[in-house]
Amino acid sequence: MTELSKTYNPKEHEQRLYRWWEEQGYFKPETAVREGRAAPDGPRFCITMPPPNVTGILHLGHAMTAALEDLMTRYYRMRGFETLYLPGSDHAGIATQNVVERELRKEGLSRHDLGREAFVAKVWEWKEKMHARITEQHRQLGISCDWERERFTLDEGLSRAVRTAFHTLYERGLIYRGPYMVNWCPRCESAISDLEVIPHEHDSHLWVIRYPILTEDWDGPRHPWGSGRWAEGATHFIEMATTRPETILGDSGVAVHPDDPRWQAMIGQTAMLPAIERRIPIVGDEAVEPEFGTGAVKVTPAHDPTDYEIGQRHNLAQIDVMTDVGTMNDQAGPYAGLERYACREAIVADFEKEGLLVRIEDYHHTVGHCQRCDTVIEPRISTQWFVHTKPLAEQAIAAVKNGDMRIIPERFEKVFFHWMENNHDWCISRQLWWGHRIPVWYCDECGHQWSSLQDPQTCPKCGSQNIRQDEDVLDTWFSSGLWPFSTLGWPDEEAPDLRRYFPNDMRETGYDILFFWVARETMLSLALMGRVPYTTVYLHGLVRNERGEKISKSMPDAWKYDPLYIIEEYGTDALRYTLTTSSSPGNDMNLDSRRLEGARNFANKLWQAARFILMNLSSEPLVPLTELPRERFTLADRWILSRLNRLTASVFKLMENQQYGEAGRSIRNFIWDEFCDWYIEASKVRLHDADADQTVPRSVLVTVLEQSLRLLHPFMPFVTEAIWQALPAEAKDGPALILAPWPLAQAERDDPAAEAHMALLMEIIRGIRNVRAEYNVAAGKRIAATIIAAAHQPWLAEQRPLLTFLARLDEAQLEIVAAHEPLPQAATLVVEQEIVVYLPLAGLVDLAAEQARLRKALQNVEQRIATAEQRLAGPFAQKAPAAIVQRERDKVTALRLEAEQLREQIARLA
RNA sequence: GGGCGGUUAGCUCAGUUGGUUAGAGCGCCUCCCUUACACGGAGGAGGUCACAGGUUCGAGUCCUGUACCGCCCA
Repeated sequence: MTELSKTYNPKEHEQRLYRWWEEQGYFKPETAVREGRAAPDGPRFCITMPPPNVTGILHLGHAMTAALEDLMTRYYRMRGFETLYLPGSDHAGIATQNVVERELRKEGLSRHDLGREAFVAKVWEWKEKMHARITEQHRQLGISCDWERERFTLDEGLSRAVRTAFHTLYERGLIYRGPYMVNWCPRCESAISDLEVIPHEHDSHLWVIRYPILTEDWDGPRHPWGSGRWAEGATHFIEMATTRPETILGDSGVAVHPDDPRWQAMIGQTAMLPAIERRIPIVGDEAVEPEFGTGAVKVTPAHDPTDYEIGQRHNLAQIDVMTDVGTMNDQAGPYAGLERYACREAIVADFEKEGLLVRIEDYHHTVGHCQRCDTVIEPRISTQWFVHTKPLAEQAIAAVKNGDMRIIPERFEKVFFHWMENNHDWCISRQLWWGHRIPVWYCDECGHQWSSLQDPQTCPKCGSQNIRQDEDVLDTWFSSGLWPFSTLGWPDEEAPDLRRYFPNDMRETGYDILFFWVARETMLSLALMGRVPYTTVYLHGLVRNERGEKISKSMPDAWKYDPLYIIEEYGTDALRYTLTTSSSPGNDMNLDSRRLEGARNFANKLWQAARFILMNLSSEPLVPLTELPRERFTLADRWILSRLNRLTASVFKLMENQQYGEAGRSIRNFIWDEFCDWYIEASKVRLHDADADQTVPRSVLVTVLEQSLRLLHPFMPFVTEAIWQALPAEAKDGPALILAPWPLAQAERDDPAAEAHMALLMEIIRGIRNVRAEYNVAAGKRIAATIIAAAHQPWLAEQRPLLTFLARLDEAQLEIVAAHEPLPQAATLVVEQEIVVYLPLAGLVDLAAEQARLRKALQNVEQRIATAEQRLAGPFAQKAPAAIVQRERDKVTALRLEAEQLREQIARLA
């Protein structure tokens, strides 16, 4: 037993305890087994941390994930499960590469200046720096993960997993390579996935242009482009609108709706593409919307997804007119070399000059931007690697439908299904330098292409040494999608961790990455492991500021929402308690500093309660409750133990149903509103009386405190462990709270009689306090009271000391009787049923005010009787369940007694 | 265009099989530094649960529609 400081100072304990836990090996599943806290072949719980990107430091979303995951981890560890919380981080290919490129740009350098090898070395440096900070932050957050099992997506083991996964899917025909429409970022010089394209609204223009039609009179331009006479002689034109004039250069057709009377006749004719002088057909295609623009559209199969489809149907040429960096290539004729927007301006000007620009309209539309660098995405045909997702998506849907994998909250299942059903093939190749190189080789001798687990020296087909590996790397999500099993040792099917902990039990993450990640993990796990990656997906919402705004680094007060700042200011427990109890799954949370303050205050309140209890222990060892005879327990003792038992039962149920918020709040309410406000206060009657029984209240206090600490530990790990360590050894089981057994309720410990009596007693005390306040009785002043308790007299009389203490009554002038004549000149209180309290406040009682007060009370009671009677008179009595009806009848009976008493008292005063 | 969520006390939020007089924190009012705690204690005020219908003995909770705010997908 040690003495606790005057207030709880998180800084004195957090890092000290964290180091100690870690040094003792408490975060490792093996330790619990070795210590006999978990059965060697008993239940297991495994959660793999969604690996944060090494792009930067953690934000509140990560803190939320950490708080919830650690809450679950600690809960299951205490439940006696062999528990593994596996940490790690993600190389985050494009994101990290971008961040490092941005750093380089500050020095006026590009990655090309460094070259691939040197650049990648730079990114590793960055990774090391960020990784260290992220790890430090996770330690500050207090998560009990097994650091010895930490993984990084570019680790040797995980790289082997990536290569194996690729190879397996390649061999099974689920991965293919080919030229298809992709989203191209000219800044990143890479393809990106559909999910990495962020639509932004733009005010732009619709350029209405026209192309001349070849006729018998006009078979092509007779003057050069730019002369102003290019279209001279042409008599027929087709008019159309475009939002991207620079793509004109890649046009290989013009399309109209086949049923559109305006254009129908032109189908089959040939247009002359300006500038390029390419002869392009006019085709009829259902995909054209007659309402858009003029009803005719130019078709650029190599630069637009819809045009790509049209082109396929009509066999139109695919002409890519741009380079990887978004400048115009050789196909762009006179515009070759221009940047794409410079080209747009130039070509519009030339169209005007040639009389081919009809008009320019204002136009508001949505344009895709790169998620990482915000550059406008160029849809483009490019040869890339793809995963054929349809068969995997079908399995994923089935797994959720048949209950193998549950999503919380349930409504996200629908979102999941919708995405899976409409999912396109996944482009997994990236033209980046930071990532897993695609394990495919090409033979320059015989043209053979193959995937291999080991780096080959020669072509397996022709034996040539003239082979080269694919230059591209894989999408990050391809490696993090293997996380639930790659981290456990896969592809080694016999890896002990894989056998023990796969599938994982839980994936906790924000709903915003359901598609990015959960969807891909599910597909890859079903494909490679033949099983779901985890059995439950728990999705939390976004953390916003108190005004509901999304927190971004650019906000002036962004520092206020840095987890480390919050920890510094309020303590880790306050942050974690707030994050885990102020919102429900799937819903966004507006983090309010007032809540953090409240949570910090709660930690201190608990500390103070513990301080009081420890101060009041004697040097004698505590006597276990089971060794104390029942008759030595007072009403208050029995009540708090019963309440604790009910709390324990309810928290267990809530935790098992992932209702963590409700569980955390109910523990707090118990500790503060019942244990501190009532039981601890009540215990003072005996603790302050040297002649009283102090053994029992001491044992009860410590028991209730100790069990409350265990219940609260997953929510507030530090303050609970700090207090627990200060408790006398005989009050606890084991070396540390983190390993202590989770408390379980026992129905026979419920004491409904004690709860009912205590409720009445509390009602009487509150009533007396209320009257005292109304009459402005000085707080310390002891007053007389006569309590007419009718049938309650016997047990209530035993509570004299408690009543005297808590209601500040004068012991010498307190009467607790079964019946009594009404007292004149007394403030009167009708408590419940038939209990009446007289407070003869000499010289203070205002009879008129008393009467008014009682009348108001009577009115309230009568109203309630009327409501209940009306209910009982109607179909309610027949149709509602018997228990509910009975409860209503009992209520009326009690209320009638109360009303009767009130009427008597009013009559007396009249 | 399709889908989803939110709307509960001044503010931030709970309220999971529909069933006592709808809760918490903070704020507000009154009193109190009573040797665990002023990061506190005691008492109190404050809500037609967005709106309109419906189902039901009974609706904050289920159904339909409307409004506003927000998100996702196309």
